[in-house]
Amino acid sequence: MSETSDLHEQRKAKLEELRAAGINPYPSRYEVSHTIGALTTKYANLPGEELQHLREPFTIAGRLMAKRLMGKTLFGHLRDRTGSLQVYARHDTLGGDLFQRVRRFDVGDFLGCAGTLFKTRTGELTLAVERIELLSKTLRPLPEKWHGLRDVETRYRQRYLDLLMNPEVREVFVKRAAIIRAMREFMLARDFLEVETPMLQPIAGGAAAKPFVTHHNALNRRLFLRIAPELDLKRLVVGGLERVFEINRCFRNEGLSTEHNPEFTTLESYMAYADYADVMQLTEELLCHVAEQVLGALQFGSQGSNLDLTPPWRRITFEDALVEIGGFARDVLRDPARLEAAAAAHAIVKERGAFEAATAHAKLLAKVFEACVEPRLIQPTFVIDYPIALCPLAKASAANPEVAERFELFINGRELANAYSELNDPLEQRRRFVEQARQRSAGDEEAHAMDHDFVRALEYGLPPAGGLGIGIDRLVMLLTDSASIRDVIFFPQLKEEPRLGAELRGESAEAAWSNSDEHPHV
RNA sequence: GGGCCGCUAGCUCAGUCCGGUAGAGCAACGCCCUUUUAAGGCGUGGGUCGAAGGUUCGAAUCCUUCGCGGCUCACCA
Repeated sequence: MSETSDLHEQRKAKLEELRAAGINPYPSRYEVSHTIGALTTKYANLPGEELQHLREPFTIAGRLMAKRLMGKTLFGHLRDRTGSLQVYARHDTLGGDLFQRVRRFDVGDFLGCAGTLFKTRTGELTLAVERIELLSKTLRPLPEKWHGLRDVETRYRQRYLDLLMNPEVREVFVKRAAIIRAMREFMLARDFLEVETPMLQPIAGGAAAKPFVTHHNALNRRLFLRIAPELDLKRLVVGGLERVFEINRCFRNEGLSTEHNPEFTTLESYMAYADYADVMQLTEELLCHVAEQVLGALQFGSQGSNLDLTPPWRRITFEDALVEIGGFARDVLRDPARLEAAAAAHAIVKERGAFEAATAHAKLLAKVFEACVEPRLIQPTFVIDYPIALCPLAKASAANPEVAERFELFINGRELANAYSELNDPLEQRRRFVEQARQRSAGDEEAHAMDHDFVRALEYGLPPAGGLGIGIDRLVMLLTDSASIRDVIFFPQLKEEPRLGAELRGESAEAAWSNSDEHPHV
């Protein structure tokens, strides 16, 4: 063995040894007879004597996660996607050469093992290895077996190690998949059609947000990554797809935080002949279905709160919430000057920009709401009837044209869903777009962009419809008790890792930074 | 962008207040050990202390700037 202490070099030397012995360290396939989970569920409870009568051969494959060399025997644990099983190799069974090779396998290597089952003195189901093969040689050591991988930065940058070493991380993502599956099943059962609409849009509409910009070479056209699928989904409803939903990504070119990732996943749905009250019903039923499927309960803890999703959920108007929960007097809320003073007392400042008086007032109300009401909405609460100026795509209430038929759902102090009765009056929609365009040209980068085709589509007729958007990442955070959105997204967006290329090439950091193939985009 | 905290061996961490030869456990390497399981025993190697400057006889430690990350405030749905 080489004398070097560099673990990476040591393993490369082992790799060469194997090749020199005529062994392919990266073979193509391995025939597996059982998953480890199948073996343990079937045989872990059988007494040892009965295991000895089993004549069928057991063949398993997995990653070596622990290795205990004991004289002329070796114990290890092999892990596959379904579980982990102890394997036991003996010098007298395998023969000298093979045993020598086996004892030099590293934790992390993928192995295929065939043999018989037995139980050790401590009663652990174990595979007595008769044949063993290397399936993939690792060149880097895994993080430590006992403490695992703790460094948060490494966990996010090298999620594969996080998944490998921290079982609870795997659980979160398994649960994420279960949540999405439950949502999909629920929507399909309600006769919604699952659709996919473009990620690349010529006009980034459907929400108030800054988009990512890109360019299509062949079309020589500027395109945006979508900030919402809303307008395309409503076009589909115009086209007669009366119930549609999409589970997919949105992109917003804004700040990052524990609740914001530049790309995030939403469920968005549209239901013809329904209004926002129907959608509230739908939302309640959907989230209860998900909680029951995934957690098996409507009560659960998350981030220190005990939450109860048992319907019906509280419904409160935007203004009542500001009065009852925010503690503001109703006449203060309705008077722009007094509201501004009250907001200033909470260190809330009015947004800059040339807004119409009603819009400026509504925007300030929204900020006050966010600061003084939102964090206090712990149990599921539908906040309804938002100022119309905040909702350029929502239908005004028949009873009160000042407010939109809109709700947002809050659980544990976070916005989880947003929905409204869709505005389907094309002329009114055009007026709203014109006002947004005016704000846009006055400097509001997040005002909605005019979308002439969308108005044209409405002119062909959109049935009354209730739309819904649910932030799936935040829902997953809620149901997995995660503090940060980065814990529920496999590869959260981070700054470029310094010196990575240098490490892999053995170059200096300076050389890495100046090496142009590191940055093909510049 | 502001504030606070972190960055030391492959991993997990001491050492920083109060400057004086860079440590431990796991992992690795060698030897012993044929039912172990954080196996055990004996031995060995392993570090640009995130980077660059500065102060000092002397810096992981003090100062400055920068990088990356976390939390938080601001901004932002």
